[in-house]
Amino acid sequence: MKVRVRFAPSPTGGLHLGGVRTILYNYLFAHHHGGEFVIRIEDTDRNRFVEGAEQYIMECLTWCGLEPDESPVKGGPFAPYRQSERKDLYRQYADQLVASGHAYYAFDTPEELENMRKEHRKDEYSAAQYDSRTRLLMRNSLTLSAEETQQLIADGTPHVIRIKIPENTTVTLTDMIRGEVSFDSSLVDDKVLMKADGMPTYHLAVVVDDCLMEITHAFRGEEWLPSAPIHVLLWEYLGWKDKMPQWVHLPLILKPDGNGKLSKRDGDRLGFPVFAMNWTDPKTGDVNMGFKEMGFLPQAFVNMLAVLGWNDGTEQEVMSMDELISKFSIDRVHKGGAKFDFEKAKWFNHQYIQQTDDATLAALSRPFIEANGVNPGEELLLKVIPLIKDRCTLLSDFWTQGHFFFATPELKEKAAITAKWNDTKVQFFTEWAASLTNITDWTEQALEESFNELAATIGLKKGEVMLPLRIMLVGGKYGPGVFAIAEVIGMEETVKRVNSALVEIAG
RNA sequence: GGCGCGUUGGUCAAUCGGCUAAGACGCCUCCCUUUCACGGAGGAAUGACGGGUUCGACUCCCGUACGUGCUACCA
Repeated sequence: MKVRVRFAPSPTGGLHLGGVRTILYNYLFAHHHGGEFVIRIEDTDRNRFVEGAEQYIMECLTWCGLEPDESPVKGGPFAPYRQSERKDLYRQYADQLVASGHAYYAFDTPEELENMRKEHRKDEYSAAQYDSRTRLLMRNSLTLSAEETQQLIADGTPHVIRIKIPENTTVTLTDMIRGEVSFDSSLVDDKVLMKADGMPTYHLAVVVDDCLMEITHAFRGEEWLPSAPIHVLLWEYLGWKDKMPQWVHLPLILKPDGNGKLSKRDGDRLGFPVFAMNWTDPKTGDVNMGFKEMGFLPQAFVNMLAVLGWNDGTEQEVMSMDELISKFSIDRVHKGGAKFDFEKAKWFNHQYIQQTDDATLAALSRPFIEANGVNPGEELLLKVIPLIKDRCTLLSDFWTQGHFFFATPELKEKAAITAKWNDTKVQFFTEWAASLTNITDWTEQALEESFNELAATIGLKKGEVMLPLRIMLVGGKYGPGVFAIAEVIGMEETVKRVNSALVEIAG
């Protein structure tokens, strides 16, 4: 049987790290087995629907290089791939369940439900849920006569369809990561399958669509494990038990500090992104930073995520997509949740920047450089990149580490010069700047030679004037070799920076 | 509260009964570098706890603790 997996996001906002990792594992698994990976949009909740979220999710997939085989935009043999467009499909299955006695109509108002919960919260069974012990106290087709039920429905009374969970049976399922997991059905409540607005809930929709779309392996976050028995029962009641997918409940990605599931607020609080790409909330206008915009390479981002909760058992951590596909296996996925480590994420990005060729880096880093109002020529950029790439962790570092190649810097660390400044040094720099116009061979080596000679002539140690020169050219105590910098920025600019620094120090 | 799941250095983790417990990130020291990084060489740092089973347990079993998830007409 052909492997078919799906990722089924709700279009409610930014695409979270955990979501991307679930997509990744789906993708790796599908490709490893020569199967198919489909995207299905679970937009059954009208209240939480966010305009633009679906398109955003698809853009994130493209950026990550995790293209699905079937999706709402791409189409496919099981279209449509949006649950809102499949709305009419679900009703018949819900009705089938009612007919077979596995589900029932419920007419309770939100107030009635609230009262029931409040009352039962205090009694001996603290669960306070709509289940075998309380369903007979409520207004539903189990407590109402068939006529009354028909009448209420005919009158258009708002109602839902609930699954009738059996009493005292054990529901067991096999999870590919955790093995056998069992639940006492008495502790599971009669979840709503069809909402009053005619939309199915996740529980019904996921089972129906997974069956209809011939999904063989269902990957999802561990937070779904507690509701898995409902799904297992549904597969059984619908008569599809032999087609039920293998379950794969993935461990959660946790906050780096403290405990708990990583949330978008942790990113804001700790200063790192949790979304793949920038997400702008259309209502509030708030922008949440994405890994892409922070300067991550998609390959690094994906690699980092792949090994957060999975490894191939060797010491290798940096792996290409092809390697990930061939090595991936579910039995090497960890059971426990993993705390997200932004430092490690940056380390991966640094690794990928080092192994990316300069022309590609030029194209990738250009937007981050131009965002600062400069527009370097390609030739210049290509000279700068090899000089600074090994000190760049994020693409944005090509600006922070190389801005002085593109624009005259401010003397931010002037104090480091003035602390040990004297007339001899003034003389040295004045003469050196003047002598530069005579250099015919404008190379790093020639520049250093002339610098050394003059220092010796004037009686200064090279070390005394190296740092001042660096600050004059760079503005601070960092960057590649000073003479290499001078070579790249050219004679005119070098002379200009030394002379204006002299003026600024004197003033 | 109930139920589920989990627990190897600060973090990601290897180990599938023989351990003097890999490796990576981060941290510290030194080297390289008349800057800052990169790089190189070292270093500190680990089996939640208690019982079993076993010649032998980080590995298997039970309990406890802790953590976490769920407990909506949200997914």
